[in-house]
Amino acid sequence: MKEGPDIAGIATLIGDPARANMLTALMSGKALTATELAAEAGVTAQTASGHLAKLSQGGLVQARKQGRHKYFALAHADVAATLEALMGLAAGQLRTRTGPRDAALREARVCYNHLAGRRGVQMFESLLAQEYLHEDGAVIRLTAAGDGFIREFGIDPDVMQSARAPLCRSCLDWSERRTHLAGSLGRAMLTRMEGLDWVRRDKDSRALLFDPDGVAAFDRVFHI
Amino acid sequence: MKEGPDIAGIATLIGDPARANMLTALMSGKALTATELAAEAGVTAQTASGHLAKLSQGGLVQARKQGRHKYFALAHADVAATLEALMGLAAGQLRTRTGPRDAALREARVCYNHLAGRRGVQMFESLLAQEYLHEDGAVIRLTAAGDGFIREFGIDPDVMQSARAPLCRSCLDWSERRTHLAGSLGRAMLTRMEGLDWVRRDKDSRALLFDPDGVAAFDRVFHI
DNA sequence: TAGATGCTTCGGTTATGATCGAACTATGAA
DNA sequence: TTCATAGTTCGATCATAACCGAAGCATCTA
Repeated sequence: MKEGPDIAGIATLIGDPARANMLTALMSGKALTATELAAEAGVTAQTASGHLAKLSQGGLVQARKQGRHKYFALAHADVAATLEALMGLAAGQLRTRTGPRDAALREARVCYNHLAGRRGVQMFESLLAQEYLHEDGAVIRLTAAGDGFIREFGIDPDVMQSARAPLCRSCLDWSERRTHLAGSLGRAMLTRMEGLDWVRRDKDSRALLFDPDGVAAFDRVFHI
Repeated sequence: MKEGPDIAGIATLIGDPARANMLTALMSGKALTATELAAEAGVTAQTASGHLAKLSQGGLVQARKQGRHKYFALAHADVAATLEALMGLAAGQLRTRTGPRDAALREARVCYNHLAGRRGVQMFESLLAQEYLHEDGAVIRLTAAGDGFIREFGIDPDVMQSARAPLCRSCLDWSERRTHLAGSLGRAMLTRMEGLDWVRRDKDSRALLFDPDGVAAFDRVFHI
């Protein structure tokens, strides 16, 4: 009867609204302090402290002390991917009270520091179509042409290779139900696009706001 | 603050131990009756009824009445994939009281009617290496050579094409942290291997038990 | 028809855990 | 040093929901 891992444990961990809000906030990829997360969840600092201890204990988030602040981030990219999967199930349900902000999130949003939503899927599929990326089993790798491409785009691939996180990873998009690019390359791509002023982050949500010129440039580079 | 879909809702749904046990039982892909699920969860029929109503309401399972029985199955392959992702997170935690049965599950198990575990990953990667399958973006398709292969293996591809479920799908394996084959082809492959007596299902768990001859044949066909 | 089985609804009990006020420690600023 | 801010621990309150007994409805068998 008791087969496999304790699935109910983590699901319970994610299932509390306050904790779910915290995790969702951390999906931006940014590390946040305990008080910031308390505000995000709409609870007092005491309550948040308890929640964060549980999330930490459960291996979903990782804490880092810095002076009198304590920063929290998602423990691993797998956590972000699982949260996206849960969002996919939730979005499948008619519980879609589609707000105006929701549309923006579907268009482009940040998912653990990389580009997600319609634009994220577009980029990923364009990179594959142009054979800058190649899927080899579950492994995605950069082709020789792709290496040249990202250099020209303004990213140094050698810097990233040294990082511990895998270069390329795929991540299932909850709104598109398709795959987008994650991993350190996904992160670098988004960072570079921010540097180019193609896109900027919304202050209050995970939405990414494209500049009109940015959209044009994006469509040119990542044509389908 | 309230961004995206209601993630806490489904997580709470999965988070109850009784419901989690039910869902895990349904990961076998078989439809089970309410009383069977009650036994699986270790609760009375009344309690199970309430749980199943909630799971149904939440879109995680689908009910089908047949005479005085009511059969339940996972609503969609996405649900199975999400559950596997959660298992991956749970397995990552040290909560690994690795029992003897656990080892069998890691070796080979059934995941929503298709082959998962070490053997599942082996099969998937072998099919890709032999170029019977091709990954094109997020889409996996059968190559011409693959079409010939599965015919020879004893599966009629035309029968499956008509099915509503996608032919090939990938599914992240919680124990291997890699991808294995799902979709109607994955299902057909497992069914065929059962027909060939290579493998049979354990009565009490999701484990798949390979016949010694079956292993040899499997390794021959799905070499790496 | 009567009896058995599968499933559901209702009501009451109980346990779990989320919440906050109050008091505490630790770090940084003045 | 003194004060303010960040975070934690403790204790008490309170709401939610899981659970089962009892009773009901529906379906199949004899």
